[in-house]
Amino acid sequence: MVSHAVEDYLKAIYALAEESRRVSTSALSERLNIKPGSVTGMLQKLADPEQQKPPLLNYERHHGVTLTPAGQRLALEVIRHHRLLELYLAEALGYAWDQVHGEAEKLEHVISEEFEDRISAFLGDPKRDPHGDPIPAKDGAIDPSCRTTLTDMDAGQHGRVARVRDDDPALLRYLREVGLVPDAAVAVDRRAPFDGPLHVRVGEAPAQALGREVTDRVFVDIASDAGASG
Amino acid sequence: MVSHAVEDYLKAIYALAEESRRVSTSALSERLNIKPGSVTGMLQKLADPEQQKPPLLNYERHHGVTLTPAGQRLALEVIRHHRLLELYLAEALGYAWDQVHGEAEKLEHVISEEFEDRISAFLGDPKRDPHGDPIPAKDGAIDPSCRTTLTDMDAGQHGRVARVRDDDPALLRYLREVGLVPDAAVAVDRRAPFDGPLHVRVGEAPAQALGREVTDRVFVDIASDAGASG
DNA sequence: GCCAGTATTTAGGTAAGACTAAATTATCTG
DNA sequence: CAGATAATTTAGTCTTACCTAAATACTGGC
Repeated sequence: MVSHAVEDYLKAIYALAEESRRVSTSALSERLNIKPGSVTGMLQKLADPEQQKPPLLNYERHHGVTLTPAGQRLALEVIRHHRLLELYLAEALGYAWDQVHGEAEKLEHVISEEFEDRISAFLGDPKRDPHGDPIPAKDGAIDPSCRTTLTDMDAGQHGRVARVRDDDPALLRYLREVGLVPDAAVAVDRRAPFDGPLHVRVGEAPAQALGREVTDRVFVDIASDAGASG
Repeated sequence: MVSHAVEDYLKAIYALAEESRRVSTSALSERLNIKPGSVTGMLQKLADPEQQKPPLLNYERHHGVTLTPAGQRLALEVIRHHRLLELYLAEALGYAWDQVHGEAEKLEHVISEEFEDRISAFLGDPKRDPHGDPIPAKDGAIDPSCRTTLTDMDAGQHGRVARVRDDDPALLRYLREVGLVPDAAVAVDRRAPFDGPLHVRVGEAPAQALGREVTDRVFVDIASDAGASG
């Protein structure tokens, strides 16, 4: 039985590993809001076979960490809790989609297997949470997360929103306003020069100019042909 | 913002104060499964105006503790969480009534006001949990808990189950089996001598002999007339 | 291949909240 | 009211998980 703190480390390591090839002490420090020295201590502890049976991390000084199979299993369990909870709060209790993340962050550490199974059954064993992130199955199987962002799209391309970053309530409220929710159709009209805003049509609405803060946080499946949206 | 540990102390003190006039260190130690020396340390801390602003307890060495108004307010908040959760788990997620207590013990410390309000609204702002315990209102108002047990009843008396102890799953399963759930009609046929079992009719069923372990844990509203049960 | 700058680790410290064992204070019995 | 017994408190430790500051190890530019 691992502590809440350890669960947060594992979850953060899993998330960072998805985003970049190396998971560094400083990246973890920044994401968890914990000072680098404290992070080092925890990483050493979780990788030490004397203290953790089995160890949850592979750790090489100065070269970052990876999850062991045991660590990955635990990380996916917590992520499953988190994403099921997000969807449950939205579907069963009417939470707004910018509110579910914070509540799920607390609940994910305390719910039982019983609770997990019951809300999963209630929701019909769903595959995605309200932000489009895939929900791992009980055995740890998980669909790959989409990595392409709106920023990566070229003028003329279209596609569908796959998922959006879930950790900033203000951004989520804005995304809802402009219609950038999972499965929404998007098409890029043009890309302003010098890394300027992207002109994007969402669904049937007229094009909108979106800054990089936004387009970096919206992941899309790009359609293979280059036709018009709709 | 008080810790989970403090919330557990306040809840236990509230419960013990309802059951007996004095709340002793050893009673708390037993209920919380924490050694007496540790309990003393926590009580001193929670009663110390230097460390707690405002203090949550009145504490006199060797003479037990009482809750201050601030302590009582916090205790009732946690109890409201607990009892709303118990009912929600039973009603919305189909939990058996012997399972809800354990899950609620964990969730009660982490849910937000938002969550509390939403499940309360979902349930229609209920007044009692699945075991018959009263649910405090948001402002702390709470119906008095019934104190009379089946053990207190004399042969010939009848009444209705008001509430039952909620902390022993095995007992709860047994109570459900024999029909001793809140609002069930009960009538005492006879009382065996030497503190022997009580012969009780539940609803329309034939009389059953119940030992003290059971009758002490079932609270009843005794009907004022001495007629037959309905 | 050296040096500056950054990333990382080490070392020492704090706060909560628990424990054990020893000392002390209440309470009960005769 | 004295001695026995039970309840309570004190004192000193431990663990977890965080912190700060200082020391050290990597990395990129020349």
